[in-house]
Amino acid sequence: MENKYFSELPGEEVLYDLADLFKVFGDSTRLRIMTALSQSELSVMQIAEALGMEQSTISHQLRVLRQNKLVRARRDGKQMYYSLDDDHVKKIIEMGLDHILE
Amino acid sequence: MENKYFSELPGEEVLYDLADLFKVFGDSTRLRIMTALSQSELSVMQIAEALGMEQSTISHQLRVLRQNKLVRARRDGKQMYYSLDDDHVKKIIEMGLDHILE
DNA sequence: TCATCAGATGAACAGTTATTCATATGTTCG
DNA sequence: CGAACATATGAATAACTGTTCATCTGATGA
Repeated sequence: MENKYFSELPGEEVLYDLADLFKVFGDSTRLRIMTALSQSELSVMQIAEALGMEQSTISHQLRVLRQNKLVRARRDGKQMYYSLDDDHVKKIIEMGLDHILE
Repeated sequence: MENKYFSELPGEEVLYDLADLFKVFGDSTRLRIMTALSQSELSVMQIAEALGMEQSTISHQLRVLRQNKLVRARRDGKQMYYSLDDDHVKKIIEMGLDHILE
């Protein structure tokens, strides 16, 4: 097994952190935000309109994504522009798709 | 972008299924079960002892994992032996670790 | 400075979920 | 068959989480 981590099992505390990370991916609103951002940087209002949801909802979820370093924010005047923070995001989503699409 | 899925964004229904999948990974008990099973096939009781948790708890969570095709069960006499169902499991966990371990 | 717009935040509520306890199912063996 | 053991399952409970509403902060430009 050419395995990166499992030769030595991840410790228990790491698994708690990992669960927290996957919790973030385990919500469709957040997934929709992330896939929208995989296309281009967007402001909060643009995301809200794209998803047909309230600005407040999006803002709350963006905070969760930011805290988990999955998105990054940049201010431009009155708007905040969000984008994906790193490539792991796309890769994690792709792995998940691999599983459910058999 | 040499991207497998994002050239065409995943549809909304797919994202709901995907969120459900990640919800399964978003619980430390289930993650601990999966990492334990990444080492070897184990019976319900063996898992319960390894994690220091009740048989019932493990059994409930194994059902969730089974329903999501993440583990597979095999009966041998009185015991049920569980193992990981496919390689995606390890890969998804590895991707997550990549993110949190920077 | 003041009105306006974009975004953030806190409290409240409803819905979901993990665990426990008690019990049921199913298998083995005497 | 009946006892003993392994696992599954249902109901109950406690904790958590996503959304909404109302409000606040902060930036712009007239």
